[in-house]
Amino acid sequence: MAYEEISSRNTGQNILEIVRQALPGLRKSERKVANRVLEDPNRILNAALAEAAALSDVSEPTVIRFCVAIGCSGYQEFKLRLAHSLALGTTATHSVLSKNDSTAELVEKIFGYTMTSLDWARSHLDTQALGEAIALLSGARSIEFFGLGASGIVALDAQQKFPLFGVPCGAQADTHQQLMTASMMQAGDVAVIFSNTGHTIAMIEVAKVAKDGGAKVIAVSGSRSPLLDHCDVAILVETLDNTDIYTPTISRIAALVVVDILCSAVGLRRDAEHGQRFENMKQLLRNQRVNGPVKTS
Amino acid sequence: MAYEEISSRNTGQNILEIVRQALPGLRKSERKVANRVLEDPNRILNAALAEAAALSDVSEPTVIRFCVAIGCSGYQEFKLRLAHSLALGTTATHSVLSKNDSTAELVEKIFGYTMTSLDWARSHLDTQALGEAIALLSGARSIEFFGLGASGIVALDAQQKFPLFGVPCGAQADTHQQLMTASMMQAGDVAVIFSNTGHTIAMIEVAKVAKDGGAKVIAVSGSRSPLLDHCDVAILVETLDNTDIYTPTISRIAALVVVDILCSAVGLRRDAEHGQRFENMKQLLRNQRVNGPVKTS
DNA sequence: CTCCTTTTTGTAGTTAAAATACATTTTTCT
DNA sequence: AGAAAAATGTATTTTAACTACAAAAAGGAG
Repeated sequence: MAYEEISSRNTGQNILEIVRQALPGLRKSERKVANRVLEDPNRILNAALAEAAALSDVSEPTVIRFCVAIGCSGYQEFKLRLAHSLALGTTATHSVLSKNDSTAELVEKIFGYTMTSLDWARSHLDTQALGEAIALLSGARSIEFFGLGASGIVALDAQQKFPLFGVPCGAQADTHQQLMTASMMQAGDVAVIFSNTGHTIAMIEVAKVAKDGGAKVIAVSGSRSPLLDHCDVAILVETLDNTDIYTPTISRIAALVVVDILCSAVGLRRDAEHGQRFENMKQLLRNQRVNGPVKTS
Repeated sequence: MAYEEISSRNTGQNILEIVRQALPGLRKSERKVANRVLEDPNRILNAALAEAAALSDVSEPTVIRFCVAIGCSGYQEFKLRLAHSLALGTTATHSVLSKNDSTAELVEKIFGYTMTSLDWARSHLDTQALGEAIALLSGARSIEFFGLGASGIVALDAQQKFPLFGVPCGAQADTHQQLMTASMMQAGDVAVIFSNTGHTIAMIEVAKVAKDGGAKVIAVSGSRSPLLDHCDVAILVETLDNTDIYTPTISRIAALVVVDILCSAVGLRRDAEHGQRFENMKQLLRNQRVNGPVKTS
């Protein structure tokens, strides 16, 4: 049996998206099935072959032909892939926001799109580069985070987390201060530069200056770009491309997850050493609150 | 260690988690199946009943009894639920971070945990409250965002996005300025307060002051809390609870997605009016970059 | 400790679902 | 309009999932 081939299934993209794209190339009856699937995927997910055929008003073999046409080995595999895609939420197809969308639809679309993109980012992340970054950060005497605009938010987030694990670090907001800080960096320091485009001139300057001073430079970028030429380690965080207005959020969120990974990894290495210090800090925060369940802000 | 607590919360969600919990109550042979599933869920996902039985070294009916024991109607339903869970990433079981984890394992665990939590947040979001918030924000003359610590990052993010759609807004970082800003608010203004705990005293004060001045107050909080008593609309963003070190990230990310939804919804309403202005802004940003593909930062 | 009861597990058979081979209908092009 | 090609449905085969029952193992009382 071809179980080996089937297992590569996971690397595929969203099946509903595939169905939508294949739609024009399908035969008339197959298209009936496709439309049914796009219309109410959950219904199909819980239906057996016979029921799916009845719902689409075609014969059973047609449904199977449809499955084969979109690249599945059969109805069973199709259902498995459908289950995978539905877990991640509605597709990019459905994620085109419309003025007529209800609130519930917006929630579904944006969450779905976010999760699908995260799934994509996960499968495209360069583990090795990440490992190198972790090694650099773990050994750093101090860390500086740089970013502008949306990426500035990510930098701030990183700057807020890393001190918890005993790494002194900072993040500057404006470009002048960033350049000043970068020029003060030296061997043993690590600069982490966030730039989704990787084309922002100010960030490239920062990378050059920091590197000249002897510091190591890590770039977290959305695509292969000029910035990477001036960095020691490049972490590419690819997200689903989308030229739409609402896009930037997802690259930001993916970057935050990457920061989380970096931070956790570095934290794990330093855990034993700084665990107690962290507990003390947590206690201080608690005193800032009225009585109630204790959680982290 | 890290994500241990998830298990109790996650009941009914992730099938692998359910399997892990049911483990002690299972019969000896059923436990063999359970272990096989936990060990290599992807293998089982691509296996037929007969193969699953062979892999676990038990008979086919035993596998079915196992499925029934953990609450599925049969093997088919089990596989569907497994596909769903695997799509969201590795389970909470596997998400307990360990010092021995490879980088790839960390990536898998943290992405998986993030996605599972987003799935949870999505299904627990109060659509109606969200709708009310959108209505308030759409009609606002100006908006102020408030938050401290991790929630401060969320506030900044919101403050960065909303102007794109023509809503004047601000976000203050320190508590004194926050109170000052809040005290200047009046009817027609909207205050959005981010506080994961909802117990932070400074934020409750801000809510009171803003409301007294006649402004509408929207709270985005992780749980039912004192803060909500002083707000007009409460958006609860529930995430998988976890008192551990790494928790704040997920509540932050879930909150960012909610901000995205609010912003998109408000944007859609104002789109026709401000579409051109947005394009102009985008062009300005482009000039800040060296030549290369055009994207948003 | 041995025989009986209860629980657990496997064997064999049944049912149902999915895939295939083939026939019929529809379309298209000369 | 008629033949070739394509598309779709019918009938059959194959395969997988589920069920009934019997054997084996575990537990308990005499």
